[in-house]
Amino acid sequence: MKPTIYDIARAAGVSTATVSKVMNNKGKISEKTRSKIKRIMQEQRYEPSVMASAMKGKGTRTIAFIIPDIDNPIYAEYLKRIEACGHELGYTIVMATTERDPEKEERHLSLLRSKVDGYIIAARFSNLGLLKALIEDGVPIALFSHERDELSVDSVTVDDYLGGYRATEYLIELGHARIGMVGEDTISSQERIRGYRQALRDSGIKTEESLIRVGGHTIDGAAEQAGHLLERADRPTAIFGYNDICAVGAMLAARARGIRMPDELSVIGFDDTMLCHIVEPKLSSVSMPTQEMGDQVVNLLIRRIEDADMPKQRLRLLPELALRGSTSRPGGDEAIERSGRPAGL
Amino acid sequence: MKPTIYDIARAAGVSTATVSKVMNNKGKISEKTRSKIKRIMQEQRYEPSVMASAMKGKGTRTIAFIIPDIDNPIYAEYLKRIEACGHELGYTIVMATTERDPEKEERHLSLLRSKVDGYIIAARFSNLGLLKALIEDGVPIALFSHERDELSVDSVTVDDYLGGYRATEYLIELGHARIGMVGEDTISSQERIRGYRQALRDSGIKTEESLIRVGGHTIDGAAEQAGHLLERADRPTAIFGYNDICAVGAMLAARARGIRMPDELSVIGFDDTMLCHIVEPKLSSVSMPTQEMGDQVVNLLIRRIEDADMPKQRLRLLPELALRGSTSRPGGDEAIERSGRPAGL
DNA sequence: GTGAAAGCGCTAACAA
DNA sequence: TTGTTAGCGCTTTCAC
Repeated sequence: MKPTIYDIARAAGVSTATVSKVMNNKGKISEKTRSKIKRIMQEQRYEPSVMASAMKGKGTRTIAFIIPDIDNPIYAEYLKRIEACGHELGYTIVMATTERDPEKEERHLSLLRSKVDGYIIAARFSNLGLLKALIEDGVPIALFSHERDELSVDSVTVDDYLGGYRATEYLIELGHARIGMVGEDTISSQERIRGYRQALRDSGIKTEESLIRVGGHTIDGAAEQAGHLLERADRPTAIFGYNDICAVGAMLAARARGIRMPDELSVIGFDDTMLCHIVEPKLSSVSMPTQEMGDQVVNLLIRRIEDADMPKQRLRLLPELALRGSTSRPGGDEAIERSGRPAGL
Repeated sequence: MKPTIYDIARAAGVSTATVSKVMNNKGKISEKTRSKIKRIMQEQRYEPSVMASAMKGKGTRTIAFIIPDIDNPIYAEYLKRIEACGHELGYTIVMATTERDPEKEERHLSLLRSKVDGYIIAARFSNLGLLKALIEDGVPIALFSHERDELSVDSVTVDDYLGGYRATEYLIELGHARIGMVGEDTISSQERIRGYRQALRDSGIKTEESLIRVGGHTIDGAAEQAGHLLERADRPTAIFGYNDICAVGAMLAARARGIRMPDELSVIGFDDTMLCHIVEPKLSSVSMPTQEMGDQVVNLLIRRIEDADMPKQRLRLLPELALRGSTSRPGGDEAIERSGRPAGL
């Protein structure tokens, strides 16, 4: 059997209180007893029961990370960072996917309610009421990679608007005027599209609504939407994908139609995931500080767990362009290739 | 505050024992009290504390899923399945990555020890002793996607040997005789290489050890290893990658050297992940029943949790070839393209 | 059918 | 510096 605090106490000839104090570095314990107890804990390979201490109000030292799905590699990347950072601080991470299904949102939340100390929520909840109720109950929550203007809640995001703006602006600088957009029906997509619109406007280009296609959240779905754009007689010379999935979908659509990239079509994505490196040509993308975001949200949530009264905050990190071979001037571009524009800029 | 069983009992004018019985559908309770209690639980949005019932020996209804890293999309895919299946059965999944670091293996195991009812382990443990100790302690464990011949433990895997054999055999059938292999230093890689060797032997082709390169577990690492193969004057006409990561690495290496695929080089991977669909040409791969594997391992582990005495078992599922554009006869192949060989075969 | 009471492993006053 | 004790929220005999 797994030893309990009683076994340790008995073996050491002390009370459980003393053992508890040693474990938690609390109170005053003589060096002699302390080391003796520690030794015995080692010997018996004692591990305190998180359950029991959780019941005493110490929390479960577990955080839930809720995402829409894990098919998009960006979520795997986030998960990786959040897990690493959480573990470092002694927290376990449990992941749950909503698959954009309101029932799952609810089931996960309630299933996890007594198992976790707080939630990091990266999935847009269709049922806003659920979120509101939790917040009112004082459950620690941090929104991640998307905000909710109407909610008083901590959040860590990348500035989607700015990312959309800069990606579009860059395409315009290259000389593109007909720029398509393939998006999704999410909050951050709307923001990126807003940035796209503004960049066009600022350059005096009229936004053509039919160049904005909103589809599913799969590569195939994006390919289909991009296909509509590429079938047009006045097809765009560049496409901005809401994320790398959308952008890769656009690339597949172009490839299927024998449209060469970047000469005949420039494509830029968002998220700067591994996908960028394996497609041909390599995909330019808007890059965000994934690691920083993950670390920040974990720290923020843990602080919130420990201090419910801490002032709420929204942290918005700024994205950068990561330029690669999928973007060039319309009609092709050797100049930029030769000038060796740094990839990280 | 969150209501407890006492609040419900008081509101219903019964004892906590009665409430408990209603929750667990135990004992004999009159329909009247039962429905009354249920109604009150609804009203108060009562949710039993997993912690408290876990302390009474009912388990935490949580399963740990341990993987080496999440950079390889196959693990995200597994996680997805395991999460879905686990949730269906009322279990929460916590994920932890070892990053092949013995210290992390140990830390995760002990950090999770009192939080979970059992472990699904997909990461090769460098510290076999840890695993052995857990098994001896009777902790429910299921190995996943790799086996340990020397351990008496449940496992669910794909038949790596067969997969390696069939991939190689297929390349041979296409007419390749110089077939390189890019592997990793893992148990399943060794098995796949063993299959590769046997297939060559069975066709009377002498295995050339220098055609087998074992590198890291990243795309870049694989590209480097493949590079060594491709730099040779007598470079192979086909490369079998231990997994899709390795295969994609090989493709990048080929592309960087201007080697055309599949005409000048055929490449086949293993795992049949999303990567296969976004590279150009699309990557042939060895496909495994991911969903089935995930479902099986979850069910197996849960049965083990509920019945420690259930006979141990190894379940090995068989892989299939998923053929796409990255493989052809040496020198190019229109015949097969035209014959429209089914992709799933 | 229902309830009283003990106890799971731990922590935090409060005593000693 | 160390121990006693009273729970945390739940389940489970065993009485009634």
